[in-house]
Amino acid sequence: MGGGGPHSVELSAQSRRQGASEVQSLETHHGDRSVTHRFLLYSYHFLRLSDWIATLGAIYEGTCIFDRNCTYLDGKDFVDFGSIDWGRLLRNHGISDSEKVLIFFDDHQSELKRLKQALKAGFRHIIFEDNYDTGTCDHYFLRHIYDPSYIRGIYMDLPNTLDICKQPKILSEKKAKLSSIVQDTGTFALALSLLASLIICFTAVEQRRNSALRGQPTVVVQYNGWKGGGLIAVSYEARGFGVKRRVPFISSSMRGDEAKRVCPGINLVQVPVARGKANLNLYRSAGVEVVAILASKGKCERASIDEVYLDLTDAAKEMLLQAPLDSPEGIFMEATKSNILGLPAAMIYSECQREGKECEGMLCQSEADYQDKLLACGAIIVAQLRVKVLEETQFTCSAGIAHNKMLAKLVSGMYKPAQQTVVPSSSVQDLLASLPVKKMKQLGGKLGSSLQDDLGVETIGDLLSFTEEKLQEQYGVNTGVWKRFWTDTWSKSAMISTV
DNA sequence: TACGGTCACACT
DNA sequence: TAGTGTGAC
Repeated sequence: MGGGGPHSVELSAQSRRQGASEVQSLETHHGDRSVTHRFLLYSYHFLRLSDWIATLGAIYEGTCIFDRNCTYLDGKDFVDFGSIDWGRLLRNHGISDSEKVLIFFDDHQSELKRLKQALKAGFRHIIFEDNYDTGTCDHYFLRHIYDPSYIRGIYMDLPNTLDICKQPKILSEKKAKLSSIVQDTGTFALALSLLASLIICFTAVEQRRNSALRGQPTVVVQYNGWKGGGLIAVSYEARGFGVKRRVPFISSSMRGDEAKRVCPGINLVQVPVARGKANLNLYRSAGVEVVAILASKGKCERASIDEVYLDLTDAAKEMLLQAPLDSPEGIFMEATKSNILGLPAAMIYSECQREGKECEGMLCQSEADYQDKLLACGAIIVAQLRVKVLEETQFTCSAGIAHNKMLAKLVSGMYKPAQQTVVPSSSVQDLLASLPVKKMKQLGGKLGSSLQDDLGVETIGDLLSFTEEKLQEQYGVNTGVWKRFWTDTWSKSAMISTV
């Protein structure tokens, strides 16, 4: 199964229904017009795609005709864009000239990868859409972190960050705080950290143990006796059918029986039991296998049963010394698939089109911020490690690559499965400014809710309007939480333990 | 019978 | 110290 965006698979069942109703209404709307075009749909984002179709219809009034004759590659019929036999599919739709097809990507995948695949298939008209506000979670190519014109000086930009402040009365305090934080995060090179996160390791472990489960929708359950047992892990294949541990608006999690109803072909695997309790040692030792591989490149810190931080500072510096990254040959292919937070995707395609260059040629430039060159090296090393992990353990993993653990952790799951995401220094401000407080580690629970309810804080940007002293005044001097929030996570999150 | 068990950490 | 609350997975 190919990769989808973090939301796409979860939304599949619901979005298909809603997409269908959108399609229906569009057909009705345009029903009295002659059909002149055909849309070939490749998407598991029907919600967004239908929005787009509706928008196109509005923009190109009278020329956008929606055709019932669609091929949906979704759910159990999912085929990744790059694996589709487009020639045959186009012919099935009576389309002979792929250059007259408009491709619309809204799938959270690497534009570089998609661009290559689309060009190879003969497509020449491509739109890349993103799913986030500009300047927050758009991703751009590896090449841009080598290009000084894309490296916005994080210190020079500092005054602009005041725009995100909603409490002007403490601007100066905020500026001082933000300054220290940004400088800490932006200059923290000694411990270039990254976090690699094993994805749904429980099901992956079971799928490795039992080859019949590979590629099949699989869940790990416990307490099989009541309603099929509680789900403790869901494979990506199963998520494609709408199986999920948490059911929105219902406090209890989905159980085995419900999973079977949603996905009749699903495999339920009982978690190992020892002395009447779930025994997770099997999954712990799987993590140990991965850590053993990662440890070849730097110090490891186990963060949980399926997460580990890896300090790649020394390895990245060594790589930079040996290979100055001034030619594309050294770029490891997997690394070129990195999702890099930063510029809007649209700029990339237009530039690529204008320059007519080979994609690989865009990956390297000699002038770049040293810190981000280190990050780029980190991205390459991580990509190599992920490939090695896959080869040696059969596990896929996602990773975040950033200048500290907090940022690495934050983005490690932003694109998955089996993807990695890089946070250039220039993207830190925008990322944090718009980040909902509850997404921040330690603020996911009651404290985060209090911040929202008591102080009206919605984003980390809002939170930065308050000084540490102010927050202590409101919530007590206690607390390890603030100490960690303002120090450990924000700045020098060096490795605190090793495995 | 009902169903999130478990671990880490900070505070009391 | 043991117990409790919180947060994360």
